[in-house]
Amino acid sequence: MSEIYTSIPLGDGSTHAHTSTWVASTLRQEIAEGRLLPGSKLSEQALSNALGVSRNTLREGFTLLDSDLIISRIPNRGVFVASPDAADIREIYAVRRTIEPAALAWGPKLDIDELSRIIGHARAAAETENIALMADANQQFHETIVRATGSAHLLELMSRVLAKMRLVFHAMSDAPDFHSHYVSRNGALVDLLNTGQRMEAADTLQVYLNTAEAELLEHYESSQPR
Amino acid sequence: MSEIYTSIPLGDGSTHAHTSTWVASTLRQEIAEGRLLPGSKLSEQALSNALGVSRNTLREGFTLLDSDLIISRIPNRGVFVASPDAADIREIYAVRRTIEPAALAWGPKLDIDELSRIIGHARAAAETENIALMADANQQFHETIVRATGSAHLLELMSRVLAKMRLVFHAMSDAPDFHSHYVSRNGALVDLLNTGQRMEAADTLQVYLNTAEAELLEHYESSQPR
DNA sequence: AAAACACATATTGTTCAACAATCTTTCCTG
DNA sequence: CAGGAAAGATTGTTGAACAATATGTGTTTT
Repeated sequence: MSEIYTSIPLGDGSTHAHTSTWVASTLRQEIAEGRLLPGSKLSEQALSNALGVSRNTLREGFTLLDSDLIISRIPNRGVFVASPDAADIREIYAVRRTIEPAALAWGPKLDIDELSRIIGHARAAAETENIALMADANQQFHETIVRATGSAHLLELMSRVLAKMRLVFHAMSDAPDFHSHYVSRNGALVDLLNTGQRMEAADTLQVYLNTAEAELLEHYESSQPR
Repeated sequence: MSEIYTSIPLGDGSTHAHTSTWVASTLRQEIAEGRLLPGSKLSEQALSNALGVSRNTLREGFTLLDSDLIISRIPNRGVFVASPDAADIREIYAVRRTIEPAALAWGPKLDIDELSRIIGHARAAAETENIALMADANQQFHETIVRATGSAHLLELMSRVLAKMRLVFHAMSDAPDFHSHYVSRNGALVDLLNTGQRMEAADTLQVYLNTAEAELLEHYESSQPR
């Protein structure tokens, strides 16, 4: 069990600009790429040893990550990699259902060409059945949508939410291939946008998000019987 | 200059559940109520003394506040109460223009009665020309709108944004009375909602937000000549 | 054998003191 | 008066220590 930590590459001897920031981004990456699975406990002593930083600095890193939604901190119990439940899935989609259609409908900086480009990559990934690439493209697609709002804070919230989405998929490793559905749906959105039907695109995206939420919830409930 | 800190009430001797959390919320309150003005430097030594906590714990509190947008942390320079500039105002309104109209148009938990109630309080405050109460009512009004999305994260982002809005007003203490305008505008919104015209309310709110942003920016530019 | 309790152990929460790294101020020199 | 070096102050980070809380173990009790 403690072997988990040995896989974490230590930082080189050089001094990092902000150690706590470096700690946070390192852990973020470990979690995003599935090397630290949902539910894992992040022991302070073990981690501070593995990363070569003091417990105090590690705790600052934890505090930074806490707002990232990907860890859950339980007082006097410790820090764990978040393992999203049904409520989290609903929360994620409540956020997305608000921000993304609004960005499509009213965002002042909508970049349809960039969206088309991403669709192209997604289609290529779909042909070779490369799920990881499709997931990346999907994430980029939705980040680009949010970028239309012109708000850095909304973009940040969106990447946090999408990071948590990845945890959902890591926790449901037996999930069917949702991503290939997304490719064609995203393509239909771009078609609507290309003909200037932004409001219709917003409505359609809402339908898509509702569908995706229902699909995920169904799979979660069935794979997580109580 | 150091007298600023003496005004901060110390915590009682009792142990706080999470000291860093307590530190953060204490500072948040001090800033929100204008006892710590934009631009003030928050010295680690002075503050840790005044609050009766160690520098380490204070730093954890800083890290918590950092995601609240109301402080700015400059590496090796220190922590300052944020003093919003034109870009911040634009960012605030980019967020609000996205979230709030979406909440009005599509939010599944829109509570029109609660909005009417808040309008009542705002009108009462307007009659007695109590600006603080009007500001409070305005904040509640817009938080209630966002609550319609059903998302705790969006609500949290909104309160952060509104907290930063308060800093804008603190920084422009010579600002004219914007709030009384808001009261009647919010009233018009509720009228639209009461007749079931949610989309029209969303559009109207967007116009209002654009107007308010322009007013604030104009006042900022003129009062902050370079 | 199962449940309940007490004790020992491990982990987290917080403080303190120290030092390195960086910024700020002062003062000296040209 | 400008430029720059030295002194001073502040932040960034560490390690050790201790209190508070949670976990685990073993014994007793029924």
